[in-house]
Amino acid sequence: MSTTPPAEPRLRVDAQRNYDAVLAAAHRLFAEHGIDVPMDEIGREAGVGKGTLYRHFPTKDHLYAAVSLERFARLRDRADELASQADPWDALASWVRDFDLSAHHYRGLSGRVSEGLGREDSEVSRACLPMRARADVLLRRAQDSGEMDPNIDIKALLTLVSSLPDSYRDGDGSSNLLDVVLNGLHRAPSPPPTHG
Amino acid sequence: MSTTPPAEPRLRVDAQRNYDAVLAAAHRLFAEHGIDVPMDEIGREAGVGKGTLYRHFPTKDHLYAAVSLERFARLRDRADELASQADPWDALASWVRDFDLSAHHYRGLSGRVSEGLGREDSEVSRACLPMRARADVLLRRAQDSGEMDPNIDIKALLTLVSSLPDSYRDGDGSSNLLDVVLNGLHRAPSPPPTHG
DNA sequence: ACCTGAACACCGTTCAAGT
DNA sequence: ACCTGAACACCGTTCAAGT
Repeated sequence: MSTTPPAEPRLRVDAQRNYDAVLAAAHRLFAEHGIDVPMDEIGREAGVGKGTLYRHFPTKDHLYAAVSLERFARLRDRADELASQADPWDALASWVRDFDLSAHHYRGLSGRVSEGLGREDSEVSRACLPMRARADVLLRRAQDSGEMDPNIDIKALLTLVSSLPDSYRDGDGSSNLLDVVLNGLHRAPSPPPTHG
Repeated sequence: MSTTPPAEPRLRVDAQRNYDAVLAAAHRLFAEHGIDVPMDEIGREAGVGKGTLYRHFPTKDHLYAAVSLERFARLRDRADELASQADPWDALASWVRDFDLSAHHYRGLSGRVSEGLGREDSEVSRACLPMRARADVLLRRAQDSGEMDPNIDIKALLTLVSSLPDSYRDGDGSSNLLDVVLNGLHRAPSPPPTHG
């Protein structure tokens, strides 16, 4: 369950140290100032030059994807856990709440996630993939149970939730507007067939 | 029902002509390329220098608000019309659909509207105000009827709807995701009181 | 193989100089 | 009173030169 970078060819020790320093700096600055902090500052905070910064993260989107990887991995595992929960709708709803919290972890991030999901070739889309596949299982199970709107697919669901505004969150970070969305997806369970 | 600029002190003829040219150019370029076209290009298309451009629209947000004014005025009138419709929920839902269509009129615009609503002192907020007051009437009527979630106010409603992603729209421009939101706000009408 | 920092491109905004 | 365009600030990204 290590959450360090991709498996890729191993990096030289100094390169690995720089990679880690940049990622840590990004986490720190994103947490404090939101994701709009300039790349410049991230490089400075990490103590590396621009060349190094862009060697490891060729674009700011790469950095967004990188700081999301751990969270997405946790959500992937969480989906697997919830897959064995009795009530399919409750399982999905729980997961969606977790995803919403996670997507808004840094101010401004969820908008990028939403936008990234729109481009299948984006870094964020790639980073989402394993999580998305597991969440899809939860989604289909909820739809098969009849308790969930059948007209929405996993990509639309993730896009919708991550497009919710950063405002309208309680102290604990949960969104009031998310309740509207979840309620809108919920369906009254149909009674079991009784014709035989 | 004229929809030309604010009432403000009258402009010199050449100034008025430039104002109109900039606004028309903005409409044209926003329609074709979305709202991210550079101010530069808008000025060039309008045939005015940067000084003129920024004299009339001190900030790009001013331009966003200005190109939205007519649409907001129409939505204000539409709310007044719908206020006399029999079913309070249907009236509100109709208006919200119109608002959604309007907010997404130019690619990228609705995100700015959503963001602008978050700052009460923004140009967009100011431009919205009359429309927002009339829509509030529809909202409260729907809530009083019991057919609508009582936990959402007009600002939250507008923010939520305008935060919906630009994607997931049919040919006619209507959003599939909006249906989820509307459904989430809807409540089964409570039966009329029958105790006396 | 990896690093640094100067340089470039782009875009919103300002301002000195004109009429 | 209003206009123009050069100049500035900011930020993402590239690249020549170093080790």
